[in-house]
Amino acid sequence: MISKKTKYGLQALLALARAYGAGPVLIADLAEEERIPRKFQEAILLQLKNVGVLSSRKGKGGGYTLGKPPSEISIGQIVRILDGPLAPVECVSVTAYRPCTECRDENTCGIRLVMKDVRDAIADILDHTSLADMQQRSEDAARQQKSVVDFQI
Amino acid sequence: MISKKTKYGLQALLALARAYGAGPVLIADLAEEERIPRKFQEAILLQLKNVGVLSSRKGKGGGYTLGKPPSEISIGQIVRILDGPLAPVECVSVTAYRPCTECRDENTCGIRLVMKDVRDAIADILDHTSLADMQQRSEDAARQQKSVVDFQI
DNA sequence: TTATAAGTCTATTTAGTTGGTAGGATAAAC
DNA sequence: GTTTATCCTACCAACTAAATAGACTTATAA
Repeated sequence: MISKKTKYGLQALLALARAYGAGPVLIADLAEEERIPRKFQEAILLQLKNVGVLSSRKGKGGGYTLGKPPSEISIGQIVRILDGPLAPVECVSVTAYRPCTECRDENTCGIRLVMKDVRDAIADILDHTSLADMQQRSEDAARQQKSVVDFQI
Repeated sequence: MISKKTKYGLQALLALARAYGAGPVLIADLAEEERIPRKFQEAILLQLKNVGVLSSRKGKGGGYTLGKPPSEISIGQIVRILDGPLAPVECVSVTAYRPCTECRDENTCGIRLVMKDVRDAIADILDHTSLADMQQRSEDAARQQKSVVDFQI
């Protein structure tokens, strides 16, 4: 399970992606629009800013904007920042590998072999999906839903 | 990340799979062989017994055995018992669905659509891998490793 | 039938994480 | 220099994970 922090973060990023190119967005507006506790939101955005995913401006007319285009921000990257490694066990993590303390031989550990497949499957999806892709899928789903409703009318 | 509990549980099950058909195994032996804290191990085995994955006999000559053949115990089942749902968010869980509190329309939520893919990918692997499969992969890896070493000699 | 070898159960401890809040410091714009 | 915003540090409550302690129950063999 991903944490609320990550979920809130993705929600905020999605909102910022929609506003991309239209100037900075205030924390307060973002929090209200996405129904996220304000101060918690603040901490999340700050963390994303400190690693360069977001940029911000203080003072009047300030706020947050994406640090790069939505198509260049991958979901995998965001989840790793806010939630830690994707791998289900550390001994198969690419970004945070640590040897297994219990098992005798990592190369032949059955648990490890299976969990490596899981890690690869997760990473394959999340690292090849960008904020822009996510937006696109959401819009596609909305269009399809609408067409069904139209048909019913 | 899966919990230590789940990891320990899988280790113990793998050991019990190797001993399948050869009578019960003692908690104490299992704990020592797999380097798992004894009392913690005990609690894990008990939980697996209470859902029918394991069976046990008390008294002299007692111990734990698998409740069914290794080929009929899936890793997905075990992870769900010890670690909870596989899904990264509750709103895409098959076994523990709960609606999303923040998002306005689940059907068009981009986060949900992507996380559903992730859930399906994880479940696809873990529900189609049995203890026996895991054992097999481990043995295959061992054989391959050995042949490389032989070649070098 | 009794000693004892085993699993069963309840409770507790400790440490760490998650989710969230408070309030002042700092910077930019007007 | 005042207003408007982010930035930063610290804090707290609730929960979960990991592990341990110890008394209790039951089954078996001698």
